[in-house]
Amino acid sequence: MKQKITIKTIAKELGVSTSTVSKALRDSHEISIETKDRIKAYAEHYNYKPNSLALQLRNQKTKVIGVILPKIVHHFFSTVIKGVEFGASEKGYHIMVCFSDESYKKEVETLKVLSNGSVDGLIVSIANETLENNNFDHFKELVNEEIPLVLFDRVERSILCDKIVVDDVGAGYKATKFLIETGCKKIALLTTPEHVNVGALRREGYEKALFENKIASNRKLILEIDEKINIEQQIENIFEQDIDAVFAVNEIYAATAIRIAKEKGIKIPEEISVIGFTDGLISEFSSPSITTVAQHGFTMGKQAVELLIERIEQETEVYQPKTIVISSELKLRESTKTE
Amino acid sequence: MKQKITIKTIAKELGVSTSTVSKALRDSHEISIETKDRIKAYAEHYNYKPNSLALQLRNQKTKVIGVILPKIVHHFFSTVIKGVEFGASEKGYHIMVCFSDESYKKEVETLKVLSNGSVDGLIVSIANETLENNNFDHFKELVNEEIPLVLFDRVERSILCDKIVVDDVGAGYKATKFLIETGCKKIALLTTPEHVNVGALRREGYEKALFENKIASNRKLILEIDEKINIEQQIENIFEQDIDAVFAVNEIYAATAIRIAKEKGIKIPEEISVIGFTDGLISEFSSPSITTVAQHGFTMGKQAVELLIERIEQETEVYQPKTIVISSELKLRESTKTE
DNA sequence: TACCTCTCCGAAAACGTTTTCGTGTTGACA
DNA sequence: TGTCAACACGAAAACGTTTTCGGAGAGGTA
Repeated sequence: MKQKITIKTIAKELGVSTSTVSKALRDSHEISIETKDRIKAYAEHYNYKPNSLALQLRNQKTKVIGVILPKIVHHFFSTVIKGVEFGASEKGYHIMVCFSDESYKKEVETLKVLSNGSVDGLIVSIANETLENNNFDHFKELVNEEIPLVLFDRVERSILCDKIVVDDVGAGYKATKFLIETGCKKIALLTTPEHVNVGALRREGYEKALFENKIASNRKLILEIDEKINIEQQIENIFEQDIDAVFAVNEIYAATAIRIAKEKGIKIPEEISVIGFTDGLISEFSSPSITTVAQHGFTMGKQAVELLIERIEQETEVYQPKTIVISSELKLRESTKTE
Repeated sequence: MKQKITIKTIAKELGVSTSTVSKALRDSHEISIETKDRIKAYAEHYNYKPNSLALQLRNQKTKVIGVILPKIVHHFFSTVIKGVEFGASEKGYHIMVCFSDESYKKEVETLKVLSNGSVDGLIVSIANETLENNNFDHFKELVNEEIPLVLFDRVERSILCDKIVVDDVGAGYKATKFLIETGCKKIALLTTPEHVNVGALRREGYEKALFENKIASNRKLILEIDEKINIEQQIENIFEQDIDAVFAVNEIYAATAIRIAKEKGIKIPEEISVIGFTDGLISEFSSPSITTVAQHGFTMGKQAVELLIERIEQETEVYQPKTIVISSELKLRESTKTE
C-alpha cells in the first residue's frame, strides 16, 4: 500500500510541530488564521485522513460493535443484522460481523478475539450447540470483565446482561388460539428439541392455548425435529396422525409440511391449516402463501444496538440488566381459514 | 468498563520492565525460565489479553476486511457474506460489514470511513444508484491510494482492480438455450433496466441463444422492470403477449410470474416454462419449485476474499488486476419441461 | 524600566505494544 | 589478574493521534 500521509509528514513539510497541525485541523483558536489555512490547504490537497487506529488507541474506544450470529443465510438473522447496522450507523458506530455456525467451539473463540479491545460491545444470539451443552462460562467471563453485552432471541437466563427477546410464549399462544378459533382442534406442533429454548417457549404458548380451550395436549401431535437427519421424512410422519392444523416454529418446517400435504392431495387450508414462524420470503412466495408469526427482526436488531450503545456510553457503574420483549404479530395469509 | 490489565500493569506489579514482560509472554530466549514462569503465571491468572488496537497500530495492519453490500436481506448477498467470512477466518482475518442500501451517497461515505486505516482491504458490490449515476470516482480514488479492493458481481470495467463475476452472458445463454431445447420459442425476458450491468449481460446471453437458434428477438417480450413501482402489475403485462416461457433475472421476478400465471389458470410447466436466477429458498420452496441459474455465492465470496488477502499480503508492487469468472449452472426443478 | 497580558506555537506525555540496542553481572579461560 | 563471551534484563523508539502545559515574543500600562 502507498505511504499514508500523516500529521507528522504534514508537520515536517510545513516546518511546524505535530501539535500545531493537530490543532489547526481541529480549528483551534490557539493557531493563527494564516497557519491554519496553510495546514488545511496542504491536508486537503494531499487528501489527509486521520488514522482511525491511532484515535481508537488514544480514546480507548473503537466505535465498533461486534455481532455474533449462529448463521447468516437466514431471513430472520439477516433482518436483524440490517436493524443492527441501521441503529449503529445512526449513532456513528460500525459493526463487525462474525458467525458461530451453531458451533460452541467457534463461539468461544470468536468471543475471545472480539473481547480483546477491538470492539466496544457485543450483540450475540447463542449457538445451538452451546444451548445443548448448557455451558455459558465464556459469556459469564465477558460479563465479569464488564464488556457490554446484549443477547437477543436465543438468550440464557443465567447470563447477567441485557436481553432482547421475542414474546415466544405469547406468539405460540396467539397462533394456537387463532387456529382453535377458526375451528381446528387437532393441532400438530412441529418444533425443535427442548434445549433450543425459543422452541420450548413457543411450545409453552401452544400448550397454554390448548389448556385454556379445554383441549387435551396430545404427545403424539408434537414432533421435535432433529435437523441432523432428513427433515422431510420426519415431518411426513406427522400426517399419519389425525390432524386438522399444523403449527411450525419456523418457516422451513411450515413450507415443507405444506409441500408434503399437497403431495398427499390434502387441501390447504380447507382440510389442514398451517401457521409458520419467521415472516420470510418463503412464507410470502409459497403457495398457498403461509400465515406466520412475524418476528420483527429489524426492530429487534435496532433495539439491541440502541440498548448496547446506551450501556457503552453511560458513565454510571451500577446498572440493572434489562430485558426487552418484542411482541410478535400474526400475519394472516392463505394457509389458514378465515374466521 | 473494568480497567483492563496491560503489559504495563504486569511490569509494575512484578517489578520488571515492559520489555521483559513482552518478551516473556512471547517466550523469548532472552528471559530466564524463572522470570518467564512468574510473568506467565501472573498473566494467566489475571486473564491478560494483548490489546489488539496497539498491535494493529504497531504492525500497521488490522487483519480486518471491509465488506460493502447493497443489501443484506437477500439470499445471494447473504450467501456471499458467508463465503467471505469463511475464507477470511481461515486466514485469521475478520470482516466488517456495511451496507450501501443501493445509495450512492451512503456508498461514498462508507468507502471513506473504511479507508482511513480501519481495514486492510475492501470487498464491494456496487450500489444500483452508483451504476445509474455512472460515477465511480470514489472507487478510483481508492485504487489511487493503493488500498486493496475486490469488486464482485456488480462491477465496473473502468475501475482498475480485481474482480469476481458470474458468467452472466453464459448463464443467460445456458438458460435460454435450455428453454429452446425443451420446445419453447416465445421466451419472455424479465430483466432490470439497462444500467444494472448484470441484467444487461444476462440479456446478451439470452439474445445470443435466440440468434443461434434463428429465433427473432422480439422487443415486446422483453420487460425492464422498474423496482420503484408495483412489480406485480408490470409482470402481469407480459402475459398479454403470446408466450411459452419466462426467463427472469432473479428469483423474485420468477416467483411472481409463477404466482400470476397460476392465478390466470396457466399450467406450469406445461403451458409456460419458467427459469429464474439466484438459487435461493424461494425457488426451492415455491410450488412448482423453480428451475434456476445457481450463482454460487459462497464460492464468489470465498474467492473474492482469497484474492484480496493475496493482494494484501504480497510484497511486490507491480501487479495486473485479475478478473475471475465463476461459472454458473442450471439447477433443474419443476417449473421447466424435461427434454 | 518593570511588569503584565495576550497571541501563537512547541515539547512531552499518553494510549499498549514490539524490537533493537545497550549494559551490568557472572563465569570461564588464558 | 585481565579478557571475553554468555546471560538476563532495561531504555528507548516507533506506530499516529490529542491535549496539557509552558514559554517566547509582542504589545500595553504604570
